Amino acid sequence: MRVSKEQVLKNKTALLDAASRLIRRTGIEGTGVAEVAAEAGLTHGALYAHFSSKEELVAEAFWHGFVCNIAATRAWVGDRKLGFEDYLDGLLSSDMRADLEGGCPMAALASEIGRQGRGVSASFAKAFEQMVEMLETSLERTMPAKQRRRLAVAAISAEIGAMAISRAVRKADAALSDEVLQATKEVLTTAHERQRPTAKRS
Amino acid sequence: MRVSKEQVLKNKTALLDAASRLIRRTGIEGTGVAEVAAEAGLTHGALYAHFSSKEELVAEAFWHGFVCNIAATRAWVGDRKLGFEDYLDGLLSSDMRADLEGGCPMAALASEIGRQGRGVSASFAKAFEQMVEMLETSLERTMPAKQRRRLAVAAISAEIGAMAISRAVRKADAALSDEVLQATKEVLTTAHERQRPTAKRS
DNA sequence: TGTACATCAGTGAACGCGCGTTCACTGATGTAC
DNA sequence: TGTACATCAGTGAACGCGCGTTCACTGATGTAC
Repeated sequence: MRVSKEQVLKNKTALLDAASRLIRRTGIEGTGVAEVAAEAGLTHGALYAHFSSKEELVAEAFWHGFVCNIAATRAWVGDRKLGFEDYLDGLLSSDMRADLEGGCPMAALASEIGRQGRGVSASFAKAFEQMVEMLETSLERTMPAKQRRRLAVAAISAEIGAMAISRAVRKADAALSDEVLQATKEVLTTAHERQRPTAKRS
Repeated sequence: MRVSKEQVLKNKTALLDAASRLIRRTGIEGTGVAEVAAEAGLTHGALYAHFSSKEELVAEAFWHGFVCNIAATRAWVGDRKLGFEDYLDGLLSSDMRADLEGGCPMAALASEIGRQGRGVSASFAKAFEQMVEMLETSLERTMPAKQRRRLAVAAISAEIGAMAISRAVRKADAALSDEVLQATKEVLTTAHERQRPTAKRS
């Protein structure tokens, strides 16, 4: 039966929330449309009133999950002035690793995105750029812009790789899983110190 | 009909080759057993004479692909004494990015492995350790062992992340795709220089 | 070396199953008067 | 404000399809004598 305009919006958001969480947990191909609809309290047929296909749902859900994630991060940061190392600590924490469903969609899906269409690729690129920009704000203004950009791009890339690997090896080798996060944090910190104007360049 | 022992081995190898390449190209869930068998010149039924299930095939194929990759890398290195930067250039090149099917299985599958069983996770951990050890040999002996290990772990993690991201954004933003590889290379080089004993630690 | 027979890798039809998608239908909502 | 009707989000059965897996059968290989 027909539902109120308000309810339509609520249902669409519920579908995007469910899809976003499920594809992070079980992957794009491992998530079915019926599962998504059920999680949102609807039947699978209703999904096609909001999205023309699974592909469209996935593209929108990926972006939705990313926006929610950024918003949550901004809320967590609040009014504090966080430094580069503070961001690294947050992004590379074991809490983040444990939260596959709610954590960074880029880390959860990185290697699957290359096989998707241009739309999903564009969402990923936009999400990546936003994360880079956020991290750049934590870098000292005394550092040349080019170096700030370079360090931020490399750090976000490294974070995504380290998180994916930390999760991949965890079932077999918990110590290695921790080591990957720790080593990445330390090496990025070293690179940061090296690029700070207080440290002389050779 | 029955085939010679020699042919049995050839067929099993062909199945592993096909599976290894296909899962890198289309993902674990995106690859069907019939497709793998056909690529190896067999019918799907024959596959079950070699592997008890798709899961077993995937675990063995992942390891097989990795071993082939390491062997190819060693052959490429040959007798040369390569430095850390030489390895980075090779691992983070656009040639590597283009060769999804034949390139590093860890970069192609990183975020999917966390959803697999303990067997695949163990294969991944072992493969990761081997790559780390290979990279460690390129680092100066004058650098403390602990720092060599840390840098190698972070560098392989970063490489895998950068390669996955470079592929993920490529369809939408080729320039960003290149930038990710370049920035990762440069920042890791900086971290390396910083940790060399010739550079004073603060 | 030659013969008889057991072995088993490979074939291809068939299985149940869950997938994404479609569609006739329902009935509360929103709208026109 | 009240009534009549068009709209359309949601339902659930049904669709074709490809999946992983099984199995009776085939026939060349390997082995026992």
